[in-house]
Amino acid sequence: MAGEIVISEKPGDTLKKWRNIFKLSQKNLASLLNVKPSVVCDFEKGRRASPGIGTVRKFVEAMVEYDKAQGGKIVSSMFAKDNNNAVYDIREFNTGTAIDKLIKEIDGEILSGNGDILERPIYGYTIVDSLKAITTFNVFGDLYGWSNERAIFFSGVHFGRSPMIAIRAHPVKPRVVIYIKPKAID
Amino acid sequence: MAGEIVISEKPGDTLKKWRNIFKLSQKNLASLLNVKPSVVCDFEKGRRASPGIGTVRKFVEAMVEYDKAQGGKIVSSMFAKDNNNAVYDIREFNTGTAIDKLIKEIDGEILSGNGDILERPIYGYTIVDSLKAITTFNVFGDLYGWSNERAIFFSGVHFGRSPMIAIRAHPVKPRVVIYIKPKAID
DNA sequence: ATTTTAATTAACAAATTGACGAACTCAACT
DNA sequence: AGTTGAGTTCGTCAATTTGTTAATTAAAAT
Repeated sequence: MAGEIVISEKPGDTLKKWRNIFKLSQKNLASLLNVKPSVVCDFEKGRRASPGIGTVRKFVEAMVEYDKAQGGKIVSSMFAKDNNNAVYDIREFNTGTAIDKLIKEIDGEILSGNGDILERPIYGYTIVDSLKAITTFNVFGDLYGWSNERAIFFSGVHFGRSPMIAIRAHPVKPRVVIYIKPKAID
Repeated sequence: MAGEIVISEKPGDTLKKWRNIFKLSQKNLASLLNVKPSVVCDFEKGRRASPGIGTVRKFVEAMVEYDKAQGGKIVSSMFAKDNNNAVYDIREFNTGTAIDKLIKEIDGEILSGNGDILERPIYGYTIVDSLKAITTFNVFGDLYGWSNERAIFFSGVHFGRSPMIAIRAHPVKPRVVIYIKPKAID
């Protein structure tokens, strides 16, 4: 979302697109941001060629917060097209936790990766029902949270290869992949 | 990358992190951006707390361009690439061809999709060795050509589900997926 | 012990943003 | 015909960014 706005050729259009996705009027969004509606319009219409990232952040956060207050319908629909969500849990940390520390904490076993890699800090995790994630349409739509420096837990791994295929195919990689009680891994 | 910088609590730190990933000095990056090194430092140190998205875009693009000029090592490592390519052939059309027409032309059988969807024009195709694509690290890195309005052919489909998992997981979708003589599809 | 090289800090001019308010369009409802 | 609601345009202005030069620190290399 934030990245899309930054990279977009017409950030204003992208901003507007998201406002519409969240079903907010300019007036409405403006009040969430504590600014006048004309400000929102100016940004959407591209009067400012290069808004600051602070502004973008405010916009994004306001919309997400608003949605959360409404029960998080929009955001969670981004996590799964199906109502029955493949994402069990998704959470951010405010401080980094080393990977090896995390694995120890959950009584995990390291399947691959060595040295420094295991000391890298991660900043969040996502728990996924593999089968649902793969058979359902959305899969990774927005499986990632704010930070990509995170762990993805796969539960219900019956055919061990598929989750990794999904991850390989996806351009954005998590820092760690954790299988919950798999039968076998290849 | 862009999104991460925007959302990050300390955009400067994130900027620096990426500069390091691309193995660039401040001086070096500054010259790519046609600015003095102190500018780069100011951003990294947070003296400019909220850079414009234009600036962020410039930074990101400069780093990616630089990497490309060096052979694209960093970026492709993000796509988890391998040298041995699974792509047999990749081609662009200069005029659109309707999907159903294409399928007729190659004596294909429609497995899913109906109505208008089959009349949509596509502008290119990609032929992939499924097994290689999935077992190799490259997967989708540069599987897509210029246009996404294209067909992807999968040859060597032994376990029919995997290519679709890869496609589902990938944010950019082709218009058509074609299996070459599959044993079974689920 | 000196010299490079990389990074940081400060002071400053010009350009741009971020916000306001008022005037304006354009449908959609009474 | 008049009113409301949503969105647009624009003049204005303080605050910030963007970029420059120059001085300074820190570490690496000769």
